Amino acid sequence: MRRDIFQAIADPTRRAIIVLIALQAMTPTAIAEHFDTTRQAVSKHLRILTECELIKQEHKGREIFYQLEIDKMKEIDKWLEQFRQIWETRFIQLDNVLATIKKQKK
Amino acid sequence: MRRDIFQAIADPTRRAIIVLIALQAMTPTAIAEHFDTTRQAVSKHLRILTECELIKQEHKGREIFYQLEIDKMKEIDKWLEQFRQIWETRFIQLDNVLATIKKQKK
DNA sequence: TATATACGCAACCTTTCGGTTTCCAAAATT
DNA sequence: AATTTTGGAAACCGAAAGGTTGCGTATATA
Repeated sequence: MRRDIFQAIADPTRRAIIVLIALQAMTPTAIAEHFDTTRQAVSKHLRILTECELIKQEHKGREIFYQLEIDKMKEIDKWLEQFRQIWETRFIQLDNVLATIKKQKK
Repeated sequence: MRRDIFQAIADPTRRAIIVLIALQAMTPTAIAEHFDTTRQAVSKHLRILTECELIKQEHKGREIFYQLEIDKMKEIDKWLEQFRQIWETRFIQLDNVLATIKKQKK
C-alpha cells in the first residue's frame, strides 16, 4: 500500500477533493455530488487521502465529515524549498544582467 | 498520454532525477548510474518529464544533456498558493489565541 | 419495529505504470 | 572501414490504479 503525499495529489479528482474540503469539512455523499463518479469511487479517494494523513475524519451520527489536514500540505512546500533557492538565485542573476544593461546605457 | 506535472512528480525516481539535475545538466547514462535500474528505465522517466516540459534536452555530439526547467516547478508552487493562504490564516488565528492567553495571565 | 439513508468493504474489470529485454541509429574511436 | 559508445523505440510483462456493481452495517426516521 505505502502511500505518499505526492502520489496522493497525482490524481486530478483527489486534488479537486482537497480544494473542495479545504475551507469546510464535507461528507462523502456531498463531495461525490461535485464529481461525475459514484460515491464509492470518491470513498476510495478519501481512503487514500486518509492513509497519507492529508485528511481526517470527524464522525457525527451516521455522517462522516472529511476535513483537510492543512499542515500536511506543507510537506509539498518543504520539498519545493530546495528549488525555490535555485529559482531565486536565477532571479538574482537576471537582476544582475538587467543592472549591467542599465549601467551600459549610461 | 496526457501528462501533467503532478503525475510526473508522483514517482520517487522521477523526483530524485529532478533533484539530481537541478544544479547541473546530465546525460541519461550518468543519471542512470545513480539508480538501481537500467538506463532504459531512466530514459522512460526522462521522456515523461520532457513531455510535461519539466526538463529540456541539449544535444552535444552523441550525448544528450538533460536540464531542469526550473520555471515549470513554479506551477506546483502556484497550486499550493491557495492553501498557503489558509495555513497563514490559521497561524494568525493561533497567534490570536496565544495573545488572548497572554492577556488573561496579566 | 420496519424502512430509508450514509457509508465502507470486497470482488471484479480495464487501463496505465514502471520495469526489462531486444533492437536500431547516430556519433566517436580504432 | 570496423568497432565501440550513447541513447531512443518497441514489444512484452506483472503490479497497481481507478472505476463499477453488489453487499453488509450502523444510524436516523416513519
